[in-house]
Amino acid sequence: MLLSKTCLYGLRASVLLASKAQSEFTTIRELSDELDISFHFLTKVLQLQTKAELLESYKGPNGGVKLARSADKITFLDVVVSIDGVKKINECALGLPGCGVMRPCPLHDQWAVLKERMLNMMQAVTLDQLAGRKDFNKTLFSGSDEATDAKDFFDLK
Amino acid sequence: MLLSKTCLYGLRASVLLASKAQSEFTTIRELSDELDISFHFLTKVLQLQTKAELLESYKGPNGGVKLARSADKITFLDVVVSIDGVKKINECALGLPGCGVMRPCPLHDQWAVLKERMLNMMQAVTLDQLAGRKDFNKTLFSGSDEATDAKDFFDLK
DNA sequence: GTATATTAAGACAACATAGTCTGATATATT
DNA sequence: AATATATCAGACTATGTTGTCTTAATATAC
Repeated sequence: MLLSKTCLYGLRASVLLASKAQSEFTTIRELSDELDISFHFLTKVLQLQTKAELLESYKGPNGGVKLARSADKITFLDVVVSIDGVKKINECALGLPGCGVMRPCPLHDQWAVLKERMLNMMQAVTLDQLAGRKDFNKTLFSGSDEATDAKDFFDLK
Repeated sequence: MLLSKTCLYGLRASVLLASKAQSEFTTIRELSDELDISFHFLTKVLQLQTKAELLESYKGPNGGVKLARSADKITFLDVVVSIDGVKKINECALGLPGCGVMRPCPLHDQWAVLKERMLNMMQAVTLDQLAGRKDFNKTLFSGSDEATDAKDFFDLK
């Protein structure tokens, strides 16, 4: 898996927050209920984002969390990095410690191109774009378990 | 990380095997010594590849493992699938169970394009190509720990 | 100020992945 | 046949990730 589960939780919560008014705090309990994620675990995830200054938090009644800046200024990549860190994305495809520009592994060049594309995508996509997609909520909260079909990907030609 | 550690071990062992004569068996001990991987663990990894018929094994003196077919007929993807399975590669970027063609998540389309590129790359690269790269051994066996530089990837423009 | 609502912090448990070890099985050599 | 050399199989341990729970800290409302 490219992203950790923890990271996905953070992403989903962020997108959900982006669909709400930025002026008000939303309780983590509300988020965890809507997303069906353990409250306590989500709390820890969101703390990471708060430390990274993507979220703002407030204790006490009417408290909760909200986006620290407007949703069009927070990218997919921002969230990923705040939770999984930079290293995970930036690893050698073969996991070789010595791999780098000076001493590239056999996949280095092709991998670098892919990584850049991936990062470009992650950097180009903002939370408000994700939240704006009408079909998102349907998917997000669907109980269905329609499996992705391996054939879609392996029948490449 | 995109690939499991287990998978990387299998890849590295496979590439190493591809650089040896296909007519002879190589002991797992020899491979584990050269790659600096635990012998017993590598044994289990290679068993997966043997079951997937990528490798052939032989017990007893002069036994060991070897590629089941010529190195230009085994792809990177073959090895990955034999160890990590199909599912890992084929997951939704947001980890949503309902995501699929019928009910795509907001990243589905962009993600699908990337995945296809990644799979194309993995399918296009064969073990003999990887083994043929002169600089591979240098990297593979280097004790150096030259870190990949995050700036290379995050200074996108 | 006391009660209530909320996040923060950290200990702990459950599960998955990675790694170790021991014995069984197959083959070759003598 | 006996012995040495291999992989195969499965139990066991260690580590890391994910998930749960309890307590502390902080803010509001009355």
